[in-house]
Amino acid sequence: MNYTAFKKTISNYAKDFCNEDLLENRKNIRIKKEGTVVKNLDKIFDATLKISNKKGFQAMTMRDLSGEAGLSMGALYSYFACKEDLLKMLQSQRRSFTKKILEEHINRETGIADKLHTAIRVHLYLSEAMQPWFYFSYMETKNISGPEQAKAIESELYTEKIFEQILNDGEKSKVFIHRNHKLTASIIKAMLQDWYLKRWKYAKRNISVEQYAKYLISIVETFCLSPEHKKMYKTRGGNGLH
Amino acid sequence: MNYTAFKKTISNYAKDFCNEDLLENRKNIRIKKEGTVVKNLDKIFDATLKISNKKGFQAMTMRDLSGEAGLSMGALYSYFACKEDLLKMLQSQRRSFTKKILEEHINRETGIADKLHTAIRVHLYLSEAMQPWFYFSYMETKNISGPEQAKAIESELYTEKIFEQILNDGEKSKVFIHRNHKLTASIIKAMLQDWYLKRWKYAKRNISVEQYAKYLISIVETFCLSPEHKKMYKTRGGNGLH
DNA sequence: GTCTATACACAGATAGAC
DNA sequence: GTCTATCTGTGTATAGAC
Repeated sequence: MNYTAFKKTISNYAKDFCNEDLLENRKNIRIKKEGTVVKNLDKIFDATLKISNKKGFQAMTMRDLSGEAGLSMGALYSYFACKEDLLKMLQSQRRSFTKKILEEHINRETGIADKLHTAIRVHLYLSEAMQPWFYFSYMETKNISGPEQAKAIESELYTEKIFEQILNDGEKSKVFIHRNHKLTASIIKAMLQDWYLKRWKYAKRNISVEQYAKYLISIVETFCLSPEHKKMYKTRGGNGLH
Repeated sequence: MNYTAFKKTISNYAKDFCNEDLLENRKNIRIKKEGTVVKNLDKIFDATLKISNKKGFQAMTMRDLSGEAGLSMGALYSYFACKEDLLKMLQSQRRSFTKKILEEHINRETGIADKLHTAIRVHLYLSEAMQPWFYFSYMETKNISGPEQAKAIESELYTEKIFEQILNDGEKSKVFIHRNHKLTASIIKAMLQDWYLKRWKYAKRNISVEQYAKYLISIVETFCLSPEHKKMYKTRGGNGLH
């Protein structure tokens, strides 16, 4: 699947998801009309990401946010009780959306090498489609109070576990050779993160998500694939070397 | 060279360097006695890193810093004019130190594969020895005003250039195969950064810098080394696979 | 050189009119 | 539902005694 197709499928998905997620946080919101809530929360979240990614969440003032979102300070405070709650809502919404998409795509695959490809590709595509949030989440959740930080760490380890699992399964079925899979998984994660953390750099060099995905997959396969499977891919021209 | 040996050499080096660097920033400091300046700036910098890495530089108040450094607010302000200047001083001191050490070690090597090893190893060792600063620098310099941000980006691209250059030279002398070296270099950088950004994770798993270095080198060599050189290393047992 | 006490600006948050 | 006006706490930075 290429990136354009991927983006189309998730933007349809996003609408349903948004309403569903709202019901959970509804208790904290004073506004009655659902349409208004969805529309304005969206503006608020976008503005938050835009400003925070420039100068940090802590440095963003409510006046900044008010200006960027096009709502008065008073209006803002009818959507959340305090600045910290704004962050919690934003995080919980995006986090569960991300998790859902990722799992669905991986579970759809059956072959072990395909699972690896898809995990890498979908993670990159997701972080491309939601780059501001991925960046924000990485940079900001570290400085946050106890329970929120725990969730950030859990989320970091969760994706890693997925890769570790795939690599372990692959070794059993002789698709991958023996390596330190835990370490490999964490390095894959680091390479995935670089895509959204250094977006400016790759943009300047005209590297597309597809190219980056292909390159990562080739690195990982060169390192992990068993010799027999390397040959198979080569004859199929499938592992995207160069 | 192992990490313990490395650390010993740089801690000797650091003393001379500190005095040398102070002369540049001396004009902004009201204190006369050099010994006092060195001693207190050290306390201030350490405290800054400690607090900032917990809750962010922006969120660190001067009262926090005063408490942690063991100096009153009044005393602090005789070492710098404002909070932003504190950050500039810290950055300039550590940045030039890092650069010097890195270059010296790489230039000492002559073989192209050795240059690659050393570049990876020394970068990791440096970021291990100065982990709080590397972490801080990554997380904080993005949110800073114009000229400081430019320096951060320059610094990011500088290390990358080193790796790109080594890979290019290596291809010419047939040590490395043809790849997208610019992209490989930026991925190496990402893997190096993961070491100091996720220090907690590797510590919990009892992965040492040496192990991590060995693993990175094996990934890069598996991907880049020409088939003939791979064999050479294997018979020498030198590329640390597994 | 280092301290305490204080000025002053600006942040987050609310009240109440429309 | 959204606005303007305002309260109150806290942050940076300085003045001046010791």
